Amino acid sequence: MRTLKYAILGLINQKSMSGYELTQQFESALCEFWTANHSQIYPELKKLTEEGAVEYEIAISGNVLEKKVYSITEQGREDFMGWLAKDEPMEPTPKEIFRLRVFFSNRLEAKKREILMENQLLQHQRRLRHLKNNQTKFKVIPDKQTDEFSDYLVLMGAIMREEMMIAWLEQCIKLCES
Amino acid sequence: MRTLKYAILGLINQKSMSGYELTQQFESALCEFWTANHSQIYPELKKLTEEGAVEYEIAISGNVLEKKVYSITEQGREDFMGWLAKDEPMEPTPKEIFRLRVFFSNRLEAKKREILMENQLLQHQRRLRHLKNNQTKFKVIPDKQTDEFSDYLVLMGAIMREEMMIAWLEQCIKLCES
DNA sequence: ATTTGCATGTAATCTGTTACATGATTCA
DNA sequence: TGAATCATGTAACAGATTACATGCAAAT
Repeated sequence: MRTLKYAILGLINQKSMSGYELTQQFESALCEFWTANHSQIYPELKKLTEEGAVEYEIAISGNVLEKKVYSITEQGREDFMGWLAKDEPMEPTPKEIFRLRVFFSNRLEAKKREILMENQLLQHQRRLRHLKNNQTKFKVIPDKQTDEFSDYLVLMGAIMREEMMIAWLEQCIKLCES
Repeated sequence: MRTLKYAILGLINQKSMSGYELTQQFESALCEFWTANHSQIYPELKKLTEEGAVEYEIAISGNVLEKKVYSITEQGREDFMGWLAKDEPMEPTPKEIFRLRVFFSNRLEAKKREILMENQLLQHQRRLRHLKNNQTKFKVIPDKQTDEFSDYLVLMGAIMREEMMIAWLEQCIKLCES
């Protein structure tokens, strides 16, 4: 499905950048819904260059250190926009190991089962605090056409997801205790 | 991480079954949080047999058709229980193509953006109805120690996830329209 | 000087999907 | 007798992770 390709094209479409910067974007902006290591990104950039979807210029940091600054080509932009507009059927539910554990958790003694859930609850509470803190950076809701507005939408989505996980876990714990 | 291994062991631990039956279980019981095709299951069963985690007996359906009915070994059960009790750090957020699309959606014209979200909303509403219908099969909440209780917990989780997605999408659409 | 961060790549392995391949059984 | 389902496998490919590998730049 080449999702990595389109994630990269989308980022480079926002702003020309190097493989290193892309890696950082995956760790920050996209981390709530996509991941990729540099070991996946560099080969993909090579491939995209060969396909003519991106091109690069060499920039020098300091005296000799070279970096490749990639920008999207007209062809690449068309390809990306085609992907973006095409409305796909819903993806299969994403895999979640923790839900698998819960599915088998009746085989654990009650106390261990509770620990499993309480531990997960704590982690999601911490994450929610972190996300809500990020949200305070938005003083107002940005203009709809901007990258910041989309950013705001996905952050809102991440917050709602964490709130849902917390509500579910609390309900699970309550039912296991009663 | 061998998650497929433990998903299979967990199912066989509930009840001895064939590769074909396992495939069906993945499509029904586990479909809300894990997927696997038969082309992944059969080789894994072979590997688990070699590792001594499962063993099988040949059963005959009809006159000649052979099926391998797998059961878990003592070693396999210990391995599985170890995996189940070990509390792991939270997994990285699962990948979701749709959220990636939303992240880039400000590049679409307003109408197409709305179509993207409305279409997804419809699909999640349909899925929610389906899950709620499944929930009606539980007349009462099953006993905590049973497989049915865990089943109930993950179904509840799936419902809450769909409700969250619907609430998020409605909010996104509202913000895009205003 | 040493550590942290910038910067780019490859190799080996693991995990997962799609397609290929075969044949028996059951029900309409 | 034909279609749907039962039943088991392999092969090729795609996608992703972990480890290996190197070297410059900036800050302490």
